[in-house]
Amino acid sequence: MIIADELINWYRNNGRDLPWRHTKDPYIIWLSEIILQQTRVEQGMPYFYRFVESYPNVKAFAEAGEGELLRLWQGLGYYSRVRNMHKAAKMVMSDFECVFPTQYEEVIKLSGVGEYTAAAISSFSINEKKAVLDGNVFRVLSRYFGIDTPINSTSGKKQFLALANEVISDSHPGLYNQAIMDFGATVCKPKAPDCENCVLSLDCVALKNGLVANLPVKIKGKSSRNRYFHYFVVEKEGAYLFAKRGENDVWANMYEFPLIETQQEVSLEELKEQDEYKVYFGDVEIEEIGEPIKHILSHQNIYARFYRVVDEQNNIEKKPSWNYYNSDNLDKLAKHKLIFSFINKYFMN
DNA sequence: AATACGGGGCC
DNA sequence: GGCCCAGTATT
Repeated sequence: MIIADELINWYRNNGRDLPWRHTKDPYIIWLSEIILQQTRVEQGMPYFYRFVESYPNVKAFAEAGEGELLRLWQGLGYYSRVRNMHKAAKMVMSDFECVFPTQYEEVIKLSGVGEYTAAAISSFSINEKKAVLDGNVFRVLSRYFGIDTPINSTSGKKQFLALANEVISDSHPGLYNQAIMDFGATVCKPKAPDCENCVLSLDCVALKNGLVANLPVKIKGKSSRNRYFHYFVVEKEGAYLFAKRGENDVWANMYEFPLIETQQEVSLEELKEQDEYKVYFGDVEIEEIGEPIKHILSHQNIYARFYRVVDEQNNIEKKPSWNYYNSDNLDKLAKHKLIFSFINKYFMN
C-alpha cells in the first residue's frame, strides 16, 4: 500500500524523538503505552521517566506496593490504569515465568492491555503485524479515505480496524504504526491540520472534497452532571484527618479530607442542617477556607468548598475509617488533584 | 451498545 | 464550553 510507504518515509525524516522509541524491551514499551492512554505525550513524559527510574524492570514493578505506585501516578488521572498495571506485572511473574510477553495474543491477556496496547507492544518489540487503532489512526484513515462512519460506533471500530490492517506495511509494521500515530499527532491534527505540507494530500479524499474539518465523525456522549463536595480540614497537633475514598466512584481508593456531598449548592447554614454534618461535627466551629473550586472531569463538574474545623474540645465524632496523618505520612498518601492542589495552595510553606 | 474513568491543552 | 488526547473495563 502506497500510504504506508509514504508515512514511513515521512516518519524517517520528521518523526519525533521520544524516549520509549529507543528500546525493544516490551516492559518499557508497555510502561509508555499505558501512560499514554488518553494522555498527551507532554503530559505523560515526566511520569514515564519517573516509573522507569523507580521500577526498571517488571519484577521491581510487581514487588512494589499498591500505595507507592498510586502515589507515583498521582496527578495523571485514570488511576485504574496503574492498578491494572500492578495486576499485570504480577501476572507476568506468575503466569509468564517472569518474562514480559511480546506476542499480541499473550500481552492482550494482561490487565489493562486492550487491542490498541497489544498491537503497539507486539509490533514495536517483535514487529508483529498488528495495526494500532488509536485516535490518530482513526483521524488519518477517515480523512484520507473519506470515511464518515462514526469512529465510536461498534461498526466503525470494526471497519477502521480492518482498514488499518489492510494498510499496514508488510515489511515494517512496527515502524508503520509509529509513523501513522506520529503523523496524526503532528500533521493530520484534530484542529488546524497542516494540509499544505502533507505527504498524503494528493490522494486525500477529505481534502479533495473539503471535508477535513468534518472528519472523523464521532457520536456525542452524555453531558456532565454536577456534584457539590464539602471538605473538612481537621487539624490536631500538626496532624490532619484524612479519609480513603470508596471503590465505586471517581478517584477510587484515593485519599482526601473528610467529605460531605450534597445534591445541590448549599449555604454554610444549610450544610449545618444536614444529618451527616450533625453526626460528625455537631456544633464545633467551622470557617470556609478560600473560594469554592470548580473541578472539571470528563463526565462531571465538581464544586468543592473547604472548611477549617476548630476542634479544641475534641468534639468531633470521627468515622473509624478516618485517620490522622502528620505531614510526613501525609506526603506518602495518594491524593487526587483536587486535594493536592488545595494542599499546595494553602499548606505548603 | 453505552457508560465510567482524570487531567490538561487548545480554540 | 466543547473537543481531543498513543483506550480499557464494565455493565
